[in-house]
Amino acid sequence: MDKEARLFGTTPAEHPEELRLWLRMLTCAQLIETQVRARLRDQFDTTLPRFDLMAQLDRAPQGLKMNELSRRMMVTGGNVTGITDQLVAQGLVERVAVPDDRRAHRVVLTTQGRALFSEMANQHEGWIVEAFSTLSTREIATLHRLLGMVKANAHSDTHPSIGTV
Amino acid sequence: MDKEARLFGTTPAEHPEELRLWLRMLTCAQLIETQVRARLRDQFDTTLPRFDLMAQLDRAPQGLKMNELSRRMMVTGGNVTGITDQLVAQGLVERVAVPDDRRAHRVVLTTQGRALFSEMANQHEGWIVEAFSTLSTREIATLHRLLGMVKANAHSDTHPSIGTV
DNA sequence: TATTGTTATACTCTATAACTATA
DNA sequence: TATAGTTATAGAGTATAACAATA
Repeated sequence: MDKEARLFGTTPAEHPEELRLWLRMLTCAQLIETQVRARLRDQFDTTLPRFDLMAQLDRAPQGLKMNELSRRMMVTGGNVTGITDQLVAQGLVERVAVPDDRRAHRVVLTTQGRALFSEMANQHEGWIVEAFSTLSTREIATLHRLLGMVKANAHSDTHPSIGTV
Repeated sequence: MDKEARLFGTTPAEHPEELRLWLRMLTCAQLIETQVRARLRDQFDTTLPRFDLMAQLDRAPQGLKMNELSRRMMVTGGNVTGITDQLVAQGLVERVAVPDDRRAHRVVLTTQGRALFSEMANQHEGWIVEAFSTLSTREIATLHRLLGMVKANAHSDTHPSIGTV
């Protein structure tokens, strides 16, 4: 029996369905994320933030500035510096001076980094496909659509200016 | 544009739907969890693990032993000691000696802790209901069912002995 | 010997804020 | 003044391992 089952095991009736849904979603996300983190660590000796940063760079062949990475990864600048430092030490990314602004740097994948990311992304995709392998194509589409509504609602809470009129 | 949109913004076609679904689920869970953490901190000066521990105790009026809490919260024993210490310092829970085993203690909510948890759980329920307020009753049930299939599959990965025959 | 619980330690991840260099 | 980036620090959250008391 897991956390969700236990929390609701004795008196489910008094909880609204929304609460049961939330606990289940949280359990799903945690189970998959924990698996992904463990596999990134065991198979590639890396972490989710490092993988995430490399994924951003893989989408931007010309590289990204630190503040762009910060915005896209939704973490503050100091953390991006730290994650970038680790990847630089591993030879997977490098900082390139920006000609027009001597304060700024673009971070780009090295050849080695691009090759490794390609391999990691490939594996990662397999893990995720496996995680949803019990769902049909149609069920995946339904889940995606319903979660889209949840996401839009949560975003409107986080950013009240949107959708408030 | 958020992380999900950006990661897929330029070349969506090369990603399987499973990957898009996973990013969306992760975004949803993070948005809601971040909101819950912030509100627990701002309105009740507490954290998610402390709330979680109290929730476990609220379901077990006779209290729970440390190792039971550890198992149910899915964290290791040392952490339960720390979380419990914080709640004891706040007067919300207390350690009660177990008659038959002088090594063990049960942790129980104090009267004050039970009252406060009741208030917090009430608020928390409202936040979650709000988070899913754009979904119909039927859509909530569908989401719950589909995530149940994902959860069962992830559990079978985590615990291969189950469901392998 | 095994178990209950505590203590100590370390690591990841994150935020805030002070700071440097440049714009 | 404002911005790009770094550094320093703090705190949440977690795991591991050594340990004391008891079974």
